[in-house]
Amino acid sequence: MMELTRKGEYAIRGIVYLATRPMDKVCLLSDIAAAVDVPPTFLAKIFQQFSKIGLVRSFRGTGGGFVLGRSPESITLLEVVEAVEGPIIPNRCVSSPSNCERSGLCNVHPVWQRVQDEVRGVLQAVTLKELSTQNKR
Amino acid sequence: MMELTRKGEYAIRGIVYLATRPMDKVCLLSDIAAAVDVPPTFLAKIFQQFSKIGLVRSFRGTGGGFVLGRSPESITLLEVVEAVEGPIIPNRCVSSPSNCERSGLCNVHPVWQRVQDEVRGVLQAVTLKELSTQNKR
DNA sequence: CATAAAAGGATATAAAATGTCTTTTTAGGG
DNA sequence: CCCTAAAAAGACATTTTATATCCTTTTATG
Repeated sequence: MMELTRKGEYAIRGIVYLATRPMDKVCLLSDIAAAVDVPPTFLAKIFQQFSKIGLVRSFRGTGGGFVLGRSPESITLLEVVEAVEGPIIPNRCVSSPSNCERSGLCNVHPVWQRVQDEVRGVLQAVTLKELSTQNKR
Repeated sequence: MMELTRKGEYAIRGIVYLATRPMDKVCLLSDIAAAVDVPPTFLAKIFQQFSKIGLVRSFRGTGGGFVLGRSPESITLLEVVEAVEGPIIPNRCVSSPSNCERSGLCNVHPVWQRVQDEVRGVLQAVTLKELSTQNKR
């Protein structure tokens, strides 16, 4: 349970790599894919999703590729994960009240709400800046 | 991402219901299933898992059924969820260091560790006692 | 207009989730 | 000792989700 999919894992790898590159340098998808060891066609889909919401900017044609859409310190891990995995929903009943017929009498409901809040909190506190700079030791 | 499966949802419903019953009263699986609106055959599998680790006790034959294996206040939501969903692993790399080839250089690793800790913390803090007593207003 | 590269759409395969069915084991009661 | 009740165990079926791949289209550059 609670497991990040490959897609999410690849998404993070890809955009973190992009964050390590100078923002004025356009990167080929194929180069990114090779660098982070992800199937290029799969990463393409992921970056298309990023592009739609502005996490990255794309350029077509010769000399095209991708750059980060915003500064690394302004992009949170939460945004990245939710961009490809959808919203973080530990239980259906948390997504909308109507989904939880028993919401009135259900004591479990607030627990999942708390789980959701905690997870989002942790992921929101981390930015691409921190993830892309080697700050261990 | 991060979504509890039906199995987990059913597991909680079933055992919470059992916790509302007097501990000396043996409950039929079919009755529990009907009460919490879960396919009986599916719930059977779930309760078999519970039984193996002692969360519930089972009795076969005439007059058989299930009772809670321990007191409601000693069983946490975490135990229930992990009993049927397996350990809470937000990312493969958290389960064992060897799974994360990049663990040395990977800044994301500690974040998933934190997510895991937070989620486990929330679920561990909740017992069947609290879940089975109507304490809202 | 030829080429490079991303975007979009359709399709394929594998794995996991969600059940169901049948048979076996265990226990109780007459 | 049989008959019945109930859980345990195992095999199977279906649906959904994950994990890609391939082909065509659009867009930009030289």
